[in-house]
Amino acid sequence: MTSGALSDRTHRVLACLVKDYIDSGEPVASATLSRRAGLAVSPATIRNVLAQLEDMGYVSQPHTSAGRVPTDLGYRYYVDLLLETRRTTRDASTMEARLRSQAGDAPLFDHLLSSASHMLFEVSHHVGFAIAPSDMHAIFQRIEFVPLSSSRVLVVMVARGNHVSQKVIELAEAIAPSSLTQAANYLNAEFAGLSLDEVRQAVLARLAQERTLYDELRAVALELARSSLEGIESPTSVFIDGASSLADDAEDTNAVSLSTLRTLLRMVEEKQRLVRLLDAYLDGPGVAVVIGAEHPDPQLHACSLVVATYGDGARRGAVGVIGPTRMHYSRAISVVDGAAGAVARYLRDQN
Amino acid sequence: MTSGALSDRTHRVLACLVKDYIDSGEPVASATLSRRAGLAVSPATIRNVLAQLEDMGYVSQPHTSAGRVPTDLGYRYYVDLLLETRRTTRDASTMEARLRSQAGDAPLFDHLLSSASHMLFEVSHHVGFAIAPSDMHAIFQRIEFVPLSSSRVLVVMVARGNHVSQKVIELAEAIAPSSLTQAANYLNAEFAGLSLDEVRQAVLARLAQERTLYDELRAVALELARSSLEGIESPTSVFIDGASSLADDAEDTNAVSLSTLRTLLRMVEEKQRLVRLLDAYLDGPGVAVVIGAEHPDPQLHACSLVVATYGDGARRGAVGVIGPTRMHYSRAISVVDGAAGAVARYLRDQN
DNA sequence: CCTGGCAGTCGCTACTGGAGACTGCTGAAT
DNA sequence: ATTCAGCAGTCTCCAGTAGCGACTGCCAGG
Repeated sequence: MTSGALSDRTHRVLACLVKDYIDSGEPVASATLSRRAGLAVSPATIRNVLAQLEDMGYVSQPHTSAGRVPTDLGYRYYVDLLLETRRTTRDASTMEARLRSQAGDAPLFDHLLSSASHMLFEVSHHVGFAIAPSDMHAIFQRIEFVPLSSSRVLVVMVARGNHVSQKVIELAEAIAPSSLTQAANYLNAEFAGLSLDEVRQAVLARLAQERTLYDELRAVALELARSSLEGIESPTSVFIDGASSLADDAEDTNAVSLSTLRTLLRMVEEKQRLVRLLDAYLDGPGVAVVIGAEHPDPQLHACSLVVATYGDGARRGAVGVIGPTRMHYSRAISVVDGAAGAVARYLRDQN
Repeated sequence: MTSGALSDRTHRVLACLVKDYIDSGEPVASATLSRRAGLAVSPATIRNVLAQLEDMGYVSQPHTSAGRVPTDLGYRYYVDLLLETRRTTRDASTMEARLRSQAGDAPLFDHLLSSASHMLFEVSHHVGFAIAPSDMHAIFQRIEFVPLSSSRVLVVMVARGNHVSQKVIELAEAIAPSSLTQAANYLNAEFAGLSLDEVRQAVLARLAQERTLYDELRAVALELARSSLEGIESPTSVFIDGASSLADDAEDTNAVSLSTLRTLLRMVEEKQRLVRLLDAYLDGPGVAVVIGAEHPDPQLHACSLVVATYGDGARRGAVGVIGPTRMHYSRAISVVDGAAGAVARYLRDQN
């Protein structure tokens, strides 16, 4: 009846059990723990401890004559422990080197994130993902209009951090290429340094304010800017890699059932679902772990999520890993932490 | 002992068997065929026919007391039949309307292909893909240089058909923004209308020819163009959607084993593998179907591929569908055909 | 409080038998 | 020469059984 914290022995038994189960995938027996936990006690004593842990909800038995398996609560205890000790030993440097060697020195931001998701997959052997910050808060750097035909213009917008987005807009009336260039020049001079959201607001304000603009050029420019920034908030770029690892998980030890596999594959397709899922967790800095039944969505009860944010203030994105609850958490946490650090540093360096 | 063509009765038995098996997923019994094939003969007679078909390699038995299942050769017979009759009844129009409603009126080319792969998935319930033509043969329309910093430039290249590609290049020495604009103007005037490959060759030729260029501006422009076009041939854009359908296939009737599922998922990740796979089949026009063991790669022996090319001459891409050999071929063929037609028409309209 | 011993429980595997699903074959009918 | 009804044969699938092995829970003694 320990209240709150676990006794030292209980603690060590639980930690060893979780670690062992993550490695082996099989229920851990009292005899095994008595050998490996580093406690000089007999299996029978361990059994008493295990009975307590089971009462407290940290472990459970698949069936009467089997060893113990961690519950989600057990994983939670273990992960909190990891997160505690991890604070001192983060090494973003290896991740950073790895990422740099894969993505090159000055990649487009999208390319960086794509490489990050790939790296997360390769190192963790689980599904890796990287989510860009919402475009709304990107810092406007430059806009460029490329005429495609007399009535169509390709808009290329560059935000800080090599973040490029493009869009085709349809014109109400033809605009000469030279006017497009002038419009771009005007917008670049006027709005550089603001966030896209601020730019949009400013554009709308000016359009409303001076309804009949005396200056033809400015009217064209502002109208172009308005179209270009339309619908900028909706789709957040998401990069996911490593869906094939799910097949491995399903094959090996049925760590993942076919139905959760399907759920996850569907999420890989509808990437915006992942964004919505993450919105709930994107508050604090550092690594967050969501384990099994802690997910609101019951279809994800067999999965764990390790995620970290990067960036600051309103302009923040996330990177992370998704896998079965029986996941190699320590590795996942360190790689996610490292990747978030590397992306954050990239953004700082670009400014 | 029919040599070559099958007798009418044999033919109908085989066609009915394949159709039935595709629908039900279970071995088809002689009694079932006697009821459904529209032939007024008893099961015993059907059994004789089936024995012949088995000798000829069109069908096989999973075990002695089971019904018959089509072999790859059986599917081939059925598909050739479909392709034969299909020539008259293609309707690209529905596909086209569907695609247009999803991708919008004037999408970027990449966006169009992405929508196409999604549509192929939705309609066929198998993995859909769309492959862009190699960039090398794209028709150069416009180039634009956007300064990112003093030593870095974002290159935006527009080819015909709303095909946009972008890249960051590193400069040996700083170039003033005004020079960049001038360089772009020069290149646009000089090379518009050539294929990217031709542009590259022309640029290289001029650089070699006039080693010490008297005209500073042209030297800068050509050097920029050279860097921009470097490595243009390697990665072909590939869009894939519908990996989650594989999970369904694996779940339902084990139409797909976990190992082929993994192979396919891996192909979804390393999209270039798909490009290499298709290179072999991208010769003729029209729809091609590759069934099971017809694949050179033994890991794909459980899968079928339905693919059609679009575009003409050197500038051609492909769209298609991948699924288990037990695939609803008639639907797959018509949707792939329709999608290819829709993309081709889009390209024509843009020119 | 710890521990060795022991009975009890349960999963896993192999085996068995019976029901069900089809086929292949044979001999009679057309 | 075909076609067909009937029948024996084959194989899968399922349920039931038994033995083995792996652990646990409990108890009684240190």
